[in-house]
Amino acid sequence: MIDYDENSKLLKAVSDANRLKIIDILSCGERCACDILEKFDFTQPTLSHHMKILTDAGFVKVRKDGIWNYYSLEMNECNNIIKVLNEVFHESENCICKTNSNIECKC
Amino acid sequence: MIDYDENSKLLKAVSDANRLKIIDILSCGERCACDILEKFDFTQPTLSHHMKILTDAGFVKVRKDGIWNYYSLEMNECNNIIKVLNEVFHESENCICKTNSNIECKC
DNA sequence: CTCCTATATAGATAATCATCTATATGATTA
DNA sequence: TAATCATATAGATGATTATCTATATAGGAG
Repeated sequence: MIDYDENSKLLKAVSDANRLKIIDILSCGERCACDILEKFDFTQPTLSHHMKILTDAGFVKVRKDGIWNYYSLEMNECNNIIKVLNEVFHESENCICKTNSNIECKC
Repeated sequence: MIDYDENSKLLKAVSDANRLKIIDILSCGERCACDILEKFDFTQPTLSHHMKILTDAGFVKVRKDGIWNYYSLEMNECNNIIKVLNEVFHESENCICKTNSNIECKC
C-alpha cells in the first residue's frame, strides 16, 4: 500500500518552482550555496530554508567544508519519487481500487 | 528550458495526499464521483474542489452522463510529469547549470 | 583573541490552500 | 410542473508556507 501522507510530503518538497530550479541546477553536479543563491532573487535565509526542505526530504545531500556548504543530488531519492508516481499512476496488485466498497454505488 | 512555474503547478496538483489517493483509485479505471467520495472522510464540495484541480491540471478527464460524473486518468499528462521530473533530475543539453555565472564564486 | 564571512535560526507577515456550511445549478422522474 | 438527487459555486476559516529582517552560530584568517 502506498503511504499517501509520506509521499505527499516528498512531492511537496519538489513541487515548489524555486526548489525545482535548485534541483535542476544540481543535476549537473555538486554546487556551493553561493553558486546557487546567485541564480535567484531571494535572500540567503530563504535559500537556507529551501535547502533544508530538500535535504530533510532526502533529495539533496550536503557536504560541509569549513564555512562552505556543497550540495548535490541524492539520486536514490530522486529515482524513488519517480517510482512512487509510476505506482500511483498505474494499476498494481494491492491497489486501493481493489478494495471493495461498503456501500453500493447507485450509478 | 524547463518551465519551473508551469511544472510546479502540475506537481502541486498531485502533491496533496488526498489527490494522490484519488489518482491511485483511478489507476485501475474509470470511477464515478460517489465511488471516490466513499473512500474519504471529507464532504462532497471538497471532492469537487480536488477533482477540479486534477482536471484543470490535465491529470484527470471527466465524462458526464446525466447527473453523474465519471472520472478517469489522462495518461499522457501522467507520463508527462514523470518525463519532466526525469529532465530535472538528470543532466541535459540546455540545462540551467550550463549557464555561466555573472560573478566569480569565492569557494 | 578578535574580526570577518557563510550559514542557521527566530519571529513576523502576506499569500495560498484544504476544508466546511449554505446555496445554486442542472438533469431525471413522478 | 414539482420534487429529488448529483454536482458546482460562494464565502468563511484555520493551517501551511514562502518570504523578509534581525540576529545567532561557527569556522577561518590575521
